[in-house]
Amino acid sequence: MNIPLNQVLAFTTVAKTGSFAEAAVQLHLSQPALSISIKNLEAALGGKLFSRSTRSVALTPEGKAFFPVAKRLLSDWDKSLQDVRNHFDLSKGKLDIAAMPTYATNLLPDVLAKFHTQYPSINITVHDVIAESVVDMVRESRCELGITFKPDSAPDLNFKALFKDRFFAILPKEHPLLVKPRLTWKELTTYPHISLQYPAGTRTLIDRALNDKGLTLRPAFESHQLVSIGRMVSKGLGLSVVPNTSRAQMNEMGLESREINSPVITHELGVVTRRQDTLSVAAQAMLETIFDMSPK
Amino acid sequence: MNIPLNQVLAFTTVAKTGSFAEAAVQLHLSQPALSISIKNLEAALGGKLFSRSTRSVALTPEGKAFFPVAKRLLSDWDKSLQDVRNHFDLSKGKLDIAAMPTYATNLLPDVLAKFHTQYPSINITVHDVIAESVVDMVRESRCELGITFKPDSAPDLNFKALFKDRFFAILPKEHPLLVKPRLTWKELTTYPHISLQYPAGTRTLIDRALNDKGLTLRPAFESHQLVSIGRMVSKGLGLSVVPNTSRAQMNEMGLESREINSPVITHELGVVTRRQDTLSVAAQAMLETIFDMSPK
DNA sequence: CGATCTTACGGGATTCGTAAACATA
DNA sequence: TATGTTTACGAATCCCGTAAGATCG
Repeated sequence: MNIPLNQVLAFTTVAKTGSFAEAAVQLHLSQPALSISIKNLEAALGGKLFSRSTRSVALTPEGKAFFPVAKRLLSDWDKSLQDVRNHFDLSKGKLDIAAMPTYATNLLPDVLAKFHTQYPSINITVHDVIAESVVDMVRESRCELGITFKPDSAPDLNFKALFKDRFFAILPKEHPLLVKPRLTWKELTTYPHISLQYPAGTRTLIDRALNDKGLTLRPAFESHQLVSIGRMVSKGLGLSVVPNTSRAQMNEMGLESREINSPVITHELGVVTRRQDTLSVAAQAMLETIFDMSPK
Repeated sequence: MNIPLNQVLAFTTVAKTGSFAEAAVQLHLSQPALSISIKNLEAALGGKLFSRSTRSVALTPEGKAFFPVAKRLLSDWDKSLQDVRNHFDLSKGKLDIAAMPTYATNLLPDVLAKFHTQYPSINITVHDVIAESVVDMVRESRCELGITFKPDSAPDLNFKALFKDRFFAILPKEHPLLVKPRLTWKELTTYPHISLQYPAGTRTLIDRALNDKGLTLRPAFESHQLVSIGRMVSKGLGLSVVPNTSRAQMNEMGLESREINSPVITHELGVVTRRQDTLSVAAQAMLETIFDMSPK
């Protein structure tokens, strides 16, 4: 009752070649084996597919009707299974990553470059969103990997720590505070401050940490973009505080930077995944690349 | 390298049930057999389709992507093969028949009725065309069966004789010739004649036969339709000559009929098929029905 | 009589089922 | 510990290849 693939393949090959002998060669099969294969197929289908008279092989009307269908079935079959193989060997695929802006801007590009060299056919979509949204997107399965800092409580999520990022002050050239090699938060609060706008994760983090110490930053300017803040600082509008991750970027913009103590505010960056779901091989490979290229 | 059907079926069943045990029951298979089946499939594809932890079975992202594809592949497979079976057991199909008007009008309806009772799902298209066109249509593979009279020479065609049809005169009531039980062609030529228009096969046949005897019919009226000729005769416009096959029809129209001798003109009706092509099972069944219901 | 498909039979590989081992909740 | 999956191994089945047979041009 059940018809195996090779019988249908035998059929199409005989139909294409018009000869059992030739088809047997193409199939790397002996002629008798092919013969019984066709015989069994015809028995299972309930009628003759070929009208054969020792000297010539021709398709019956039913065989002629089945021929294109059979070719399509086999082609679909091969194509679909090859597609799965391609996904497993990373010669094809799609991957969605969410990353908080600091990481997406400063570290992710190199990661993507290395990954793309290794797996050039994986299509990657980066969702550059604020930290909270990263968590949401992973939770809603809109992406497999999310790079952000450790979520407070998320039993449905898995967090793999990457590195600790600490905050640095950035200041325009010839700022009075530059005479000091290290700064304190208290010192910073005495100067005009430029900060990230809510609901950015880092802004929340800093405010909360300072609040614990009885300190408050009163921003003179706010912006969503770290780049804009950098430009504002370089124009002397004030100073700001940014993650170490973006320090190189700030240096390139001609800004001076200083460590900040009391307290040392850090946040732990890592990769968030859904706890119950297994990762696709593409996501696993990306995870590996991310960790390989992580600082420290 | 080659992936058998049952492995994909195993996959979809496990994916549907979410359990190896349950799937094994549905597949009428032992649990271990199913286990290695999946194992082999995963090996052939190059990666895991399920993430299983003895207690729970879940699809991996690749498995999740493959699931609908696999279902479609299997469904297409079954559907296509069932379709072939349906054509073989005559529970589905299409058949084109060409028949010359005399046969199509008078004998074919009963044949179709019987055939349809036996095989109600076979879609039949009747091409009611003149004899020469019947031959052409069969030759051009526009239909498998053609019912007409024996073609003169057609090495590419096969002719299976059905019965001999002879011609009768039809006359209006109270025609002078009705006093005679039998008529001769010579007698007929003395009265106004209504004949089929060229290129009807029967017209050609009669003209040719009479011409051999030195006789000529000079039609006063001509028509393409036997019915029209019958009506013309009944209105007294003249007499005509029709095949025996349509005699019943003519009697119903209130016409008188007489045999004609010297010469007795007959034509042999039969079924024309392409010599090289094998017939579809539907055509074979129809052929059988046609012969079963043939006169004599 | 020659080319080609079909039948017959022995050997090998695949797949199955039973039993035991293994792994989580 | 109990449930459910995996491994191990003997057995049956299916499929293949060689050799002989049948058939049509």
